[in-house]
Amino acid sequence: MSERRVTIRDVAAAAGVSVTTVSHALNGKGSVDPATRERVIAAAGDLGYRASRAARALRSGRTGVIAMLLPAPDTLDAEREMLSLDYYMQLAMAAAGAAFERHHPLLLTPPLKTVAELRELGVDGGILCDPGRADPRLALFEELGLPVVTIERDLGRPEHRWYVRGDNEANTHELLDHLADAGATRVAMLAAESDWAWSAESEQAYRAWCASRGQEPIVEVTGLHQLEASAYESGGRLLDRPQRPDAIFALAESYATGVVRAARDRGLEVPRDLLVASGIDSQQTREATPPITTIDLLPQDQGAAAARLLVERLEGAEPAAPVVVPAALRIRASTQP
Amino acid sequence: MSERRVTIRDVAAAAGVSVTTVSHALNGKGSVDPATRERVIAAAGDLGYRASRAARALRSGRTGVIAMLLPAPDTLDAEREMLSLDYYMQLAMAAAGAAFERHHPLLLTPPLKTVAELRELGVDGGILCDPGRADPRLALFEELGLPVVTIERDLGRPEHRWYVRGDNEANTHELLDHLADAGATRVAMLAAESDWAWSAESEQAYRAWCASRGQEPIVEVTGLHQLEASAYESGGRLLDRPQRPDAIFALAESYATGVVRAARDRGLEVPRDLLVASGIDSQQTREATPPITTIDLLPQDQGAAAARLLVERLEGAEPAAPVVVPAALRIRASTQP
DNA sequence: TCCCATGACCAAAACGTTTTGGTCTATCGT
DNA sequence: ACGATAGACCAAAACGTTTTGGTCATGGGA
Repeated sequence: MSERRVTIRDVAAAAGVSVTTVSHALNGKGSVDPATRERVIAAAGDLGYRASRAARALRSGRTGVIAMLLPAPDTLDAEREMLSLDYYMQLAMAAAGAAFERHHPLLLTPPLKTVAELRELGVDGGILCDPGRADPRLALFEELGLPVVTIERDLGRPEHRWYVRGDNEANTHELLDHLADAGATRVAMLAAESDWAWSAESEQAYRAWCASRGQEPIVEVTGLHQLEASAYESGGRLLDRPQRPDAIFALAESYATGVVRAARDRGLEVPRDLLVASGIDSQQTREATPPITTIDLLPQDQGAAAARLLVERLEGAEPAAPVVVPAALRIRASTQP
Repeated sequence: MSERRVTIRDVAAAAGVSVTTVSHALNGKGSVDPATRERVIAAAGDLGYRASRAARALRSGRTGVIAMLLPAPDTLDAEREMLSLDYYMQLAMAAAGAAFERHHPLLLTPPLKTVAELRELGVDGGILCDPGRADPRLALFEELGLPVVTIERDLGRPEHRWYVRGDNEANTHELLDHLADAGATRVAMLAAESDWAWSAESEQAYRAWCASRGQEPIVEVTGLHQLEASAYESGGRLLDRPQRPDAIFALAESYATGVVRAARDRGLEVPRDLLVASGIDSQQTREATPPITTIDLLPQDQGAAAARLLVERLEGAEPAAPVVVPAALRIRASTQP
């Protein structure tokens, strides 16, 4: 009836050693005879022993728990419009899976403002997605001496090298080359008004690509709220130029659909009269009419990589960082005339 | 330098009582003089005391942590296609926020298979989203005696009354009435092939509505993978009927866009020749061309309600359940001829 | 031979709570 | 006036680890 918990004492008894030795053997801490260690590990396995997270946390101060911080808009209303929820969901689930495999649960963390809030969470470290320039949340962690891995860099923190990122330059180049191959001669960009590395680097890569081709960059910066509507407008401005672009690289997913609508309203057909591609993949771009070519950043890979990186740090290893996660170009009808 | 933690002992000293009394006063457990309780609470406040989660967990066996279980598809590939990621993201974030406010962190939990995995998580309870019929994950929690709140009921568990749900019958009726008001006389439904309560109840409500109007129900069941493509096909079948429907209630978000495409391919214009509405709201329906009328289930409210319900149970209250969360009908161009 | 590392091991303390099992005083019913 | 009951309080045990500060051989260098 009474399913008593298997404690370290039970393991010690089974292996015929002290609890100290069990602890050392299992955590690779002190010095224990290899044979003894084997015996302890076997005994622990037989009994199905798992150290109590609470006891461990109490004594050592480490909980093993990881905080996941998604981009925190100021208002919830803004969130609705702004986030590529699709992308972050994939990211979060993948990170949770990878962390859990390594016995580190992942906390979904609401926007944090103060050190007290962070302290109360009782986490050992955090994954911070798309930090703004000199993101205050990063500072919060540092204040408590907790390790952080960011997904994409913090542009205001060049010294912080613990991050996972997409190869935004290469991805952008590849996409733009694809557009050129498909016949585009005047490629414009719908960039985002943000201080995220992803956004800044993508825009910069676009400009570099233009320069390398002796082409003049055509950039419209688009707002972060009311994504589709903003893109409809700024995309429309691009299309109304005397020298109309024949391809548009719309950074966000909703930008792309906004541009397609603007084109359609002007009697332009995608991809016949205009090629459209997006810098991020989602159900929206996959299922749009026509389906839209995108850079799939593989959020599953990014999330898993970030979790791995953080866990390795937590466990005392010195993993190589930063990590660059390759993306996949998803070529769809919107760029195939 | 040494920022020593404020412990219960410090509070006891400050209030001039024993640690037992502090514990009792703060947790409302034993019997303490109201004046003393005040004094203790004041002292704790002054010192900024927060009970150590680890210590509490160790002694009492309760961690205060909540597990969040999203619908677990068998393969990750299926997930990509199937989930309304948007909706679940909102749900999860809202639940995390509401739980955190009440000092209960929320764990994002990967698909669980065994009791051992669940035990290792060390949670006090769980929120289970969209359980399938007799969902095995619900059983996992029960096996450990942990409370669960589901979002939408488990159709195979009528006795389990701890759930939060949308008023699917009323929502569906309201939406269908709106279609009728907009001039529809033959409303068809694109239902989903699933054993979720949301899906089953919505379909049933549709049939009931038809019956109450003496109208024959027209239902096409659509697959859960390749949502948009499946809906394009089954929606097309509806449109190719000799007696073509003049409105389609497409349950899932991607069903609606699929139907719109099928209509467009047949030279039908939405909303002129066909009204289209969806049972779930998302960025996709908001930004579609034309924007699609939907039932916004208000996942923020559902998530927060579920978290509240579970937390109240965890804290020993006997909250009223089940909870019905009202939805909002989002009327958009797709149903305004 | 003696001394000093070093390796293998262990008993006990410590982490910060909650819970158990009390003591003591005041009040109530008879 | 007496025992019983309830209220207010407390000391100590308990939760299951990790860490501290050892002991005791064993072997190598002087």
